Amino acid sequence: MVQTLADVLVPLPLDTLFSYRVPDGMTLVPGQPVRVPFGPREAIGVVWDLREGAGANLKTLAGPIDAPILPERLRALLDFVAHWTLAPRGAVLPMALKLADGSRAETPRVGVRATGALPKRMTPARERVLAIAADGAARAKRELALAAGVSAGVVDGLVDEGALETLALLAPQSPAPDPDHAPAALSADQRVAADALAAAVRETASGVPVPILLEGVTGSGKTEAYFEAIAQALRMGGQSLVLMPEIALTAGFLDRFAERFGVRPAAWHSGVGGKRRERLYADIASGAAKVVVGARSALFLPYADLKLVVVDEEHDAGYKQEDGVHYHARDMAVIRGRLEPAAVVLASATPSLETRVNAERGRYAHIRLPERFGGRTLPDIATIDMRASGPPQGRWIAPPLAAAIEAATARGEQALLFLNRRGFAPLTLCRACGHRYECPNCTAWLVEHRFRRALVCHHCGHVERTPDHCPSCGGVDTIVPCGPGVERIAQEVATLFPEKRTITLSSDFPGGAERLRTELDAIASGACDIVIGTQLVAKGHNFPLLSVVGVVDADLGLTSGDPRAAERTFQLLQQVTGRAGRGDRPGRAYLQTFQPAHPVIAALVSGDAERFYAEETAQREAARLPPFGRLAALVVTGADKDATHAHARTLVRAAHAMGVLDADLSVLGPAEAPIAMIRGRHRVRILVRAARTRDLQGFLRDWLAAGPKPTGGIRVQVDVDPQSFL
DNA sequence: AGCACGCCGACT
DNA sequence: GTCGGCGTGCTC
Repeated sequence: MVQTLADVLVPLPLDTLFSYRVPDGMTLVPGQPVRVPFGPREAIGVVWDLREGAGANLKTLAGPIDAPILPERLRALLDFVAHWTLAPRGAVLPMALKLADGSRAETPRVGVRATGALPKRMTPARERVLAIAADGAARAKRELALAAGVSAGVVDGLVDEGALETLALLAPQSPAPDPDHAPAALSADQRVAADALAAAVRETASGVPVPILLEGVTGSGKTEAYFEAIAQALRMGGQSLVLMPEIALTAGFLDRFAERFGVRPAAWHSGVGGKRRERLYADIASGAAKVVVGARSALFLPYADLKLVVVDEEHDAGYKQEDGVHYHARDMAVIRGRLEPAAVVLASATPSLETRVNAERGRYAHIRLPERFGGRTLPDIATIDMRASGPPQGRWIAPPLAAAIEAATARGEQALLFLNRRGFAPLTLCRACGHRYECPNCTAWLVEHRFRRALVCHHCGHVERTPDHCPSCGGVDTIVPCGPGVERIAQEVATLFPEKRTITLSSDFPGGAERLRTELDAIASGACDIVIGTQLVAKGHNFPLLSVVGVVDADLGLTSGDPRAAERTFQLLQQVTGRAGRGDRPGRAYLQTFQPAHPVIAALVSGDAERFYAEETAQREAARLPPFGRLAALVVTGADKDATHAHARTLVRAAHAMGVLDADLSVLGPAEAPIAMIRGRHRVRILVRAARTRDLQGFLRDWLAAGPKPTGGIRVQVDVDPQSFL
């Protein structure tokens, strides 16, 4: 017998669709979330395909779930992401299914509204209630009673007599952003950019607009420019999505948005939970939520009519998802734009090399906003050669830098000391026997956190109390810290400038994001003289009084095995040094370095970013690294440390022998590959240049099927950077 | 991912 | 003699 069959994708790490018989009389459409019998239990899934066929030995689908249908365009995106990241489709599906906990049925709030009828007997209390309800709007029962100064019983009585009617109260719908609320006065350059972005949004009506790189330094008005693209999308009745790398740092953005559009946009991130998440999900699917600001996960929601995706700070590494399904939200945003179609705007002051190259090759349009209004005074950047003018042994702030800090603070200005390293000292050892404090889980050193009186592994999070005697030789008080962390710099600052007000900011900052924000506000208003911080202070907040920036160790990060190390360091230091001097006040930045001739350092000093990028691009091309070659990360996880490392080594050797890895292969091989402890499992991450991704996928499948599995639970994941394929 | 089935150690 | 460890395998 021929009947309707549904091929259903279940949100489990499986690649196969499961076929079910559709009961007679049940109409389903592709994208419909459904319940299906699955082994001994019931699972939820999404109809991927419907077809006619004989379903004699198939189970019968239980029925649809009352949840938004995943649009065809979104299903296409999910298929693409799965294919791209070599992840099973079922592993990608949950990213689009944020059904909160579907088990907990939503209890609709009961609202009441005037019917126009009058009660048989009028009382003063009833009059007050009806006076308020006279506008015909629906209100929550409690709210109405409260407003009228009566008990809920009066309202109930009016309902019984037909003067009020009950209805399921919809959530108080916040008004839609108004594109004409308060249009900003744009400079001529901003106007040109805004018009081009709006034109791209308009173009979605007839085709696929080219993605746009919007480049402009902080304060050049990128945000105002892309606000006009959002306004255009609003005028067309469509939705916009603004992706941000760290949603925690976006409160300022939400306010600016509200100034321009009258209301705050909807924010989607992991912190939004429960009912609010459910409602927002539904509003996104219905098209009621017009503008969504979100972290990378917001990209996979079932937008009804998405016209614009803005990826703010597109160079930010936070767009890379390194957990579960490995994807880069910036690249997937470009794909989503192509599928919707929607305009895609990649905004940054320091675009990534990949995006630069894509713009140069004409795959992206490139709009530059010239430097800030009123002439931005770029900070004057100088190096301090630590070999010649370094501080005495055991100190980290060179005399010229100390002098600059002294002078700035004496003028009532602020100084920032930047060191991208948490804790007191990166390496701790025993003076008597040389014992190194190492993490019991990883091959990483323990970092002393003097403030917390603890040794912390920055790799896996292992924490232990700082011991008072050496566990190896038993020596008492023999601990020697080696090298600086921000806490140690803070100590040195306290001795150098005892009368100055200082603060140390890192992700260890006690009190969480809330307190950090208030602290940053206080700093901006001058509550402190010297700020010591990690990369946390590199972005986000403006410090108008800051005139001197000192980079304690500009060489840090240049030597890591990451092929993007130079680019990352350049961008980070450009951001940090750029914080010196606001408006017309010139700032000064000092780079403490042992290698002043290093291309990254030289480029920062000369300010010739273009040349740096050109050289970096040429080098990457020669080395066939992204965006010119394919980089993959093999992630091997297992229960046992040594076995996992050994496994990673054989894996890379085998892949090399099979020719699925490129020539001299392993960029960061298993010998140096860091091992980390993640959720109770050891994890080795190896960067490799992949030959053909397809082959790598096939190889891994075969290898896992046939290869030895010495310890249980070893898994291999592949993370392909897709920029080079676009 | 769950949740079965399936063989080897310490307990009422 | 059982309860229970997690290794392996399946889910239309």
